[in-house]
Amino acid sequence: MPTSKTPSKPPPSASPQKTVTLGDLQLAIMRELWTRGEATAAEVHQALLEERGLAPTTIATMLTKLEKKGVITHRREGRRFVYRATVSERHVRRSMVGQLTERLFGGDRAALVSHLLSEHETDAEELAALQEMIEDAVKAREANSGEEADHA
Amino acid sequence: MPTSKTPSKPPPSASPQKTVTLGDLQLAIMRELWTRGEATAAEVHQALLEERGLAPTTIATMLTKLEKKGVITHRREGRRFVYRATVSERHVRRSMVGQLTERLFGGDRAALVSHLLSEHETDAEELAALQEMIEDAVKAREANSGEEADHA
DNA sequence: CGGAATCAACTACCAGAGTAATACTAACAA
DNA sequence: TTGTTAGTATTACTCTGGTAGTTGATTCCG
Repeated sequence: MPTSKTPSKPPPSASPQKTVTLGDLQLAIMRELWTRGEATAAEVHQALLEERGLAPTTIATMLTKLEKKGVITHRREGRRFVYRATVSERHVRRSMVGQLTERLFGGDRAALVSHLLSEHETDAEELAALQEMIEDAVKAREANSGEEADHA
Repeated sequence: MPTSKTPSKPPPSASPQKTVTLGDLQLAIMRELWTRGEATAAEVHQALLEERGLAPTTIATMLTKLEKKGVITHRREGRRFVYRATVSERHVRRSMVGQLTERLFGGDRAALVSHLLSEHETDAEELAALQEMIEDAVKAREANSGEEADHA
């Protein structure tokens, strides 16, 4: 039986936002789907051919695995499958950055930033950009706390 | 070239600073070695027993694997082995943060910080801390470029 | 209609992390 | 000196990422 109902399988993982971690190739594929919206196996393969030079079947296999994992779905179109991500790049980033921050810095995000600043030389431009970012974050926070009256 | 001994094994990997990535348990074990300086398998096991509840042999196996990987060594003391890290926490952090930054943000560290700020609510204290960090980094940079400009 | 091209499905491997039981050996104690 | 036992070595198994060949179905073209 194809996939009419699948009465025994635990839903491919439709849970709202489970934490997800992906490998290198998996991320490359996902990026392709995120930027294109949709893509066939052949398209993804084509896109990654340049820098990776992988067999088409490798991409196809990974797409299957990603689907089993619940992070993408497909829709049939003629003879080929058109894949689409079911989780956002934001979500994946959150998951993975969160995980790393946890493992490496005990969850202390500021420590991560500190690491970034001390372990890699950062040029003036980048520093300025960072300052601005934080400035913005501070302003956003202030604007927000006015309404929400703080929930600490 | 010191090819005098080395009976059969390719040097455990004494290369200066190769990029290294470790799993969750591996990091937990390394943390123990980093903070204690040295530790036996039993000690590490004891330390991680609380939150992980793993068999002692599991720890022993991981220690062996870590050694084969070149990130720790041991010294015999009576019947037991005393392990010690051969790579610094800094180095591992650099490697792993770098890898993630690459995979997830195309190497753009500022983008990572931006993500941190926008995707997790950051309280005022943390923001202040970040501002200070960056301020310091800017100052450090200025001081540095000042010297370099002298003889440039 | 029938052969060729195109896909997806299935199967197969390797490596490394994680987990642990079992086997072996050497140090220590009586 | 020898038995106990602490502790390492060996072996094994599961999962997942990565990589790809083979097979099978299907569409498309001549």
